[in-house]
Amino acid sequence: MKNYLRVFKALSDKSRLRIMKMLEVEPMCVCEITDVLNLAPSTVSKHLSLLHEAELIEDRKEARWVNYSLPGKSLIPFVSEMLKLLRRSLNDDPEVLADMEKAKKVDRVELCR
Amino acid sequence: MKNYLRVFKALSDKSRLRIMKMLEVEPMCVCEITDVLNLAPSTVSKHLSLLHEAELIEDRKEARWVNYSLPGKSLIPFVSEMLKLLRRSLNDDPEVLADMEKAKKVDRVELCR
DNA sequence: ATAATAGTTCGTTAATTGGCGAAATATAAT
DNA sequence: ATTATATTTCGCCAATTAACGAACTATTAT
Repeated sequence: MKNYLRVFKALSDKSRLRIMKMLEVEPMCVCEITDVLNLAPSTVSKHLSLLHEAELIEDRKEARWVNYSLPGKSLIPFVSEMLKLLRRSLNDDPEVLADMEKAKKVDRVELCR
Repeated sequence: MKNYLRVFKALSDKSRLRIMKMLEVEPMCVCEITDVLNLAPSTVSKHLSLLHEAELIEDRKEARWVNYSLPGKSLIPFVSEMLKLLRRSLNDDPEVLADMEKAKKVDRVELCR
């Protein structure tokens, strides 16, 4: 039960839903997500850790950044189903579309200097 | 986006998840659900209204009770998918199983006297 | 008509949560 | 080695939320 609640809670916040949809475009670091959402880095970091605890995203240190991404294959069936459902959802939401566009263009090297 | 958040928020509470699984057994009135969850009627009523706003349940006045039930067929694809996923989930959770057992046995006429 | 009953609404309180900035950490560049 | 940078952790504040009981509504039974 606890695990299910973790997943639902993780997904019941606007910023976190936006992150999930952004990551469909490509893996992103905290500063890129911060730029798209226009929130403080500490806030974004917290959101990411909640999504991570629910096993909805993976993180991977690369060079000087931490890349967050959707799990290749999720181990937990429920999470895996939820990820599939999410992928099919919100695809015509204007805000999500704008985020996805911005996510495509954002450049971490330029951004983080 | 707002509708999606409503659904996720509705499902990110333990009592409400328990209600959703209980209703798989059979339609139930507020006093029956109150009995199973051991909460105040006003609290249960609030939970039901949140689930209803998310279109995750239906209500129907019958005799002196209001029967709450899972929607026969949901109009909104996302909600419909979520209901299907829920039905496949939590089926070996001890608390959920106990609730379902209790839901089967509860008798509103005896209960509400 | 009156009383009883099922359910809802409202106001209050305690707990949880989202946001921030400051400080800490860890890694990479010089 | 030292500095710079990306991210996380912590403490605080404001907003949201779950819970309750009391008061209200609507319906049913007497």
